[in-house]
Amino acid sequence: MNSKKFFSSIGQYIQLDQKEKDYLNSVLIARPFRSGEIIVERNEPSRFLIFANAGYLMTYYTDRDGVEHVIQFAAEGWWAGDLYSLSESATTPFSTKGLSHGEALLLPRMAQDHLLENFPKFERYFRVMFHKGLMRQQLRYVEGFSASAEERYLSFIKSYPAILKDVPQKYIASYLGITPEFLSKIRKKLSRK
Amino acid sequence: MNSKKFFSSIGQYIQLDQKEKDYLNSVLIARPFRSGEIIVERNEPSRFLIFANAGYLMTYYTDRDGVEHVIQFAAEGWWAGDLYSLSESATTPFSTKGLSHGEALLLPRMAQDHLLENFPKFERYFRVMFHKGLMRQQLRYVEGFSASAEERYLSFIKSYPAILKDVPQKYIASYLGITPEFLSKIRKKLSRK
DNA sequence: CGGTCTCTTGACGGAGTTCAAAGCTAGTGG
DNA sequence: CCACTAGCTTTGAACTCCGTCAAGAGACCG
Repeated sequence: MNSKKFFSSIGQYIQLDQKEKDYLNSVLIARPFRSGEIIVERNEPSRFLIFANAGYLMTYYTDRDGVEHVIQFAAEGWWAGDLYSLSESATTPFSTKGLSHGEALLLPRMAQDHLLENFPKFERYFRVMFHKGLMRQQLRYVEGFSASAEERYLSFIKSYPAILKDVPQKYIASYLGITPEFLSKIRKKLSRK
Repeated sequence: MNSKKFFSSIGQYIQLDQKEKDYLNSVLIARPFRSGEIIVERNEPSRFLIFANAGYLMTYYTDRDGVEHVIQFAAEGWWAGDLYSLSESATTPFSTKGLSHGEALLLPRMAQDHLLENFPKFERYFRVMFHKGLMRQQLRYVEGFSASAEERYLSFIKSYPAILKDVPQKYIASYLGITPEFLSKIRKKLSRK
């Protein structure tokens, strides 16, 4: 297992020493996946934080009508959006699946607890990550009501050009909160310009 | 200044000793407010975390068209939703204002830094708060696209009955992502049942 | 009481959905 | 390496939820 990307991602926020890296290497689980493969299914025990070590992942919510709503994409070097393994909740309401061939690194719940108890810098790491994530999510929420679908799509293109190329449009539509049909119409309109 | 509610709110997640309480008492700033009074304005330096010690607060975003979108209400014993003072960002995009007579407690940015440096349990405290907040915000986001305005209103009534009674409807509409007019029509329809 | 802000009501318009069908692409097996 | 198929994307027509605008009714505060 190559955890280089994992360490460098965490290293952006805290300095890891060798002991911590050794510990992480001893608990991380490599989980290869293929496109469409479900890694964690909703209502299952929430046992892992999921890191995209190679390829693309998405975390999504399935509503009463069976429609999938994308919470977050995860490209190489990002955490997936399902955070329930760090809560008291026994199960997660979200599913996480592969959008390409790739490899996830799974950080088991027990290892999360161990990290937070024994390496206090991980409290800081997750505090900063969740803080950033929450601020981002607040703005995304407001954008969902104050900007039109077309504006949100343009904003998405700017922010995530890589994902745009590698992810089916229907999931981008889902991320933006619109139907695939309407995204197609937006794209047609934009291409005429 | 009576910081009893403040300590008991934090005490739900971490145990405070006297030294920490003394420090907090020495840095917290009492800030009385009246209904409609702005406590922090958008684009101002983000200098405080804001705790509602008495009364109601709301944190909101003002879009290009001047429309206010409520990010979060804060009743007695809650933090307001503006978290920018904990980031590198110099200013905040959100405003926070009073919805009643009341008193806010302001925790200055320097004190936040001091707490995190010298009392590591505050790393844990904020980690847990942001984690919960982020999970809540993720679900709220999905609900915004998968549920109708009427369903969201019913869900709001269940979750926040106290706020419902004390806050003008136009702000509840804003929180739900709809216009005051449409909320009024929803309420009329529901009352006929 | 008078004025201002909030809530209600109704007519109309538009952004986005739904449904159905056809074209396109990519992964799979022979 | 080609052919098949399943899923993805596009297109169009009808529809719906919610917004906009405007006007009136109520509520609160000095």
